[in-house]
Amino acid sequence: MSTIRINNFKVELSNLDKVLWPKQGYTKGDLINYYIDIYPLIQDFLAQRPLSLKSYPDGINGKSFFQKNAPDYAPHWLSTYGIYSRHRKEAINWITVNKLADLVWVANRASIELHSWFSTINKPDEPSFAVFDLDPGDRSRFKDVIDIALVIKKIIDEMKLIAFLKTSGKSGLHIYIPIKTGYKFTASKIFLKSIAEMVIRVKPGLATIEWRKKKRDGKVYIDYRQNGRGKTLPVPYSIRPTANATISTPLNWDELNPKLSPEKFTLANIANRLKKKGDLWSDILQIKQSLPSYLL
DNA sequence: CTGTCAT
DNA sequence: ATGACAGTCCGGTCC
DNA sequence: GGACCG
Ligand SMILES: [Mn+2]
Ligand SMILES: [Mn+2]
Repeated sequence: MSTIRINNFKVELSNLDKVLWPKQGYTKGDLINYYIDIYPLIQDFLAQRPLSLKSYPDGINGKSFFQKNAPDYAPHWLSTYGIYSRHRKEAINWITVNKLADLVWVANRASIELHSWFSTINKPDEPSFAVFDLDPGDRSRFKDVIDIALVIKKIIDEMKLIAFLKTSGKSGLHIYIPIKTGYKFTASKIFLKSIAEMVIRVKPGLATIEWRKKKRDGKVYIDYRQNGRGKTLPVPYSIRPTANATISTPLNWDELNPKLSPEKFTLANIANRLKKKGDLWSDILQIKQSLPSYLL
């Protein structure tokens, strides 16, 4: 056990040498260092947004669990926010990351994945973006996901909206359309569903919005249902529990060519990529777009 | 933070 | 008595 | 209540 001081908050670090990614030999210490380094880039996707962390105390091949509620033994300075849960019939004390010490405490729990709300605690029903989560079914290839993403991009372009792209870190893609506050999740969901239906009209053999897995036929699931209070996706630059420690990596749209493979974006090369390309998502939360009223 | 184990 | 080390643990929505 | 999502 070692104690470090971050802006006067004492954070206890444990098991820093425990290997979490056996193939690469990356340890919990490496995980914590990565999140410290990347904090400036993910800050705005964490601050004031309730967090679901996914923890892998025994590494990526061991048991994992989601955690939302701050445990009693968390340090008093940890940022939390109580929101009444209908499910639990009492408030959940949501963990949030509002400062670096919060993030380091979170990372020390072997929290490989960081998932945050699309909305903030002040306006929990008003998302900052409308999000497509493209999930390939078992009969889809990554090039099908790319195909669908490009159709979505074309529609979004013609609506004169700006959309941001990232890998999920596994086998899918995420498309974020930043919007001005004031729209409820119900509105963004209708907007996204309308576009998804247009895409399916263009690519009926490739994409689906069926909720029942059995009915999806192995196609690419255009998941717009993730747009809701309390629902999450991994934040950009979240590391993932894959053999090579892939990272949910922001991409330029012109990188979507058939040769692209998402498993190439990893902890080993993220620093180099950032040096070359910069942070492609740095502006996203400054962009406040209106949704086309004719779709709502 | 709390509990256990080794010194 | 002191310190190293380990444990860590789901809710919301759609149908 | 169960499926499905992260
Ligand atoms: Mn996905
Ligand atoms: Mn999904």
